[in-house]
Amino acid sequence: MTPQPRILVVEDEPAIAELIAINLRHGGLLPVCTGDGARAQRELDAVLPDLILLDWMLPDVSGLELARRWRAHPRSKSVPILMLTARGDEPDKVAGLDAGADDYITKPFSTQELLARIRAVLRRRAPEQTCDVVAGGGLLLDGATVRVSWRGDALRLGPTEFRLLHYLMKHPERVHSRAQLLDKIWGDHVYIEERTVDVHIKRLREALGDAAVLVQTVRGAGYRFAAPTEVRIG
Amino acid sequence: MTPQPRILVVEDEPAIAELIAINLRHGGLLPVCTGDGARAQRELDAVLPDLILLDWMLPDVSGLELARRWRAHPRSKSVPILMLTARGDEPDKVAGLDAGADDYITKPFSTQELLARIRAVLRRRAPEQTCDVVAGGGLLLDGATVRVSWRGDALRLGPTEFRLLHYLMKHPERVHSRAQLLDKIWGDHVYIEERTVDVHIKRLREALGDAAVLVQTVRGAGYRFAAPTEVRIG
DNA sequence: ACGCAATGTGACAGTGTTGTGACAGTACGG
DNA sequence: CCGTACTGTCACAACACTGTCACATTGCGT
Repeated sequence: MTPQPRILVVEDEPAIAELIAINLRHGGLLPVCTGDGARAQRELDAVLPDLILLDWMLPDVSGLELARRWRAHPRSKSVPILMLTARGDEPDKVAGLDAGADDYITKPFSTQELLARIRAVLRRRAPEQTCDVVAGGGLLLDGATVRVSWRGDALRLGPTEFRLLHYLMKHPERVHSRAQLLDKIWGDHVYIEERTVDVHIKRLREALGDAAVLVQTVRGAGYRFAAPTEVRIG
Repeated sequence: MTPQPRILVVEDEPAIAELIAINLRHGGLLPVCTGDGARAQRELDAVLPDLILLDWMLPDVSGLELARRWRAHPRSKSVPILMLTARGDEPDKVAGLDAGADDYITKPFSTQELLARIRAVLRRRAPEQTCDVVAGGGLLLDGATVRVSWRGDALRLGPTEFRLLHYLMKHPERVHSRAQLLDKIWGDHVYIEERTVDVHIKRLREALGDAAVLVQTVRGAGYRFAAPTEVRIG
C-alpha cells in the first residue's frame, strides 16, 4: 500500500464529493474525485487506487453496473469497493454486495463511520495486495513494496518523489503539465504553487542519480518519463 | 469552453470587485462584475459564464442562498461556483460546499491563489483531452507526448514552433494569413507584429531540416503545410 | 532590366521558464 | 523534549525562447 492510501471517490454531487474529500484528507487518505462513470474509468486506468468509494446513483451508469464491470476486469478486480447509497434499502444492499462491493454505507453517515469503514476494508485487503510494478528504461518501481531500483541497485525516494515517479512511469512518453501533476499526485482541491512540482522533480532527479535522464523537461509544457531520444547513426 | 473563460464576479464592495477584475483580466480571464444578487441573476439569465465567483455577504441575499438557488435551476446547475468569504470558518465552508459551491477561498487571498483556484475548477470541469496525432508528408506530430519526428527521427522544436506546426498540420493545404496565425497560435488578445510570424516560420523550417519543404510560402497570402506540388509533365 | 513590395535571415536585448540552494514549518519517532 | 525527515515556498541564477529590427534576397509587374 502506498504511504497515503488513494481513495477514488465516484460521486456526482460536487458538494457531497467535496465534503467526503475533506474528511478523507483529514483522516490521512488521498481522495481523487470523479463525477461520473466515464471519468472514474479513466482515473482507474491511470492509477489504481487503494479503494473505491462508489455512489449508487450516477448520471451515466449505475454504480451497480460499474462495480460489476470493475470486478470483471482483471486489472481492477482486486480493488475494494465501498458502496454509497441514499437509503438503507435492503434490496439495494444485497444487489450491491452481489455485484462485488466489499461493504456499503448509507447516506447520511457520520465522518467517523465513513473513515472507520474505509479503514476496515483497507485493513482486510492489506495483506493480499497484488503486484503493482512498473518498469522502464532500467528503472523498476514496485507499488506494493514501495521500492525503486536502478539496474538492480535500490534507490531511496521520499513519499512524494515516489508517487511522482510512479505516476510518470505509469504514463511514459506522455507530457504532464504541472497542473495535471498537482491534480493527480497531490489530489484535486488542494492549492499548491505550481513551482513546487519543479522542486520535487529536482529532488526526484537527485535521488535517481544516473537514471535522472529518464525524467525529462518539456519546456513550456511540463515533464515526462521516457528513454532519451536515440542518436541515429546512419 | 470559450477561448477566454467568462467569470461572473458577484461582490458588493466596488473596490474589491475592481481589484479582482483587474487580476482576472491579467490572468487571461474575462470578468463581468455585479454588486448584488438581483443583477447577478439578470447577468446569469443573459449569458451563462464559465465560472461564478460568489461573495458570501451581499446586500440583498446571502451568497449561500444564491448558490443553492442556482444549483437547483437546470440552466445554471452545471456552472461551477467559487465561494468568497471573509474568514475561514469551517462551518461556513461546509455550508457553502453543501449549498453547491465547488471550491472556497477566504479573504484575504493572493492573486496567484485566486487564479490558481479558478483554473483548477475550470480544468476539473473541462473534459480530459484525448490524444491528437497529426501526420503528413513523412512528418508525425503528437500533441500528447509533444514530439515531432521526420521519417522516424526525432526533431527538436521550441514551444511556439511546435504550436505553429501543429496548427498548420491540422489544416493542411489550406493557406493561413499571418493575421490568422497570430489569432490561432498567439491568442486574439495580443498585438504582435505580423512579421514575427515570418521569423517563427524560419525557425520552424530550420528545425525541420529536410522536412522544411512541407512548410510553404504563398506570396501575398500567407503560409501553408502541404506536400510540394508535383512537376506537371505534359 | 528596373523598381517595388514581399519575404528570408542574422543579430540582439528583453522576457519568461526552469534549475537550484536555502529556509521555516510540520510531522513523527525516540 | 529533541533530533530527523519531509514538505512547500522563496529568491536568485542560468538559460532558452521571444519579438523586433535592419538588411539581404526574392518574386513580380512594367
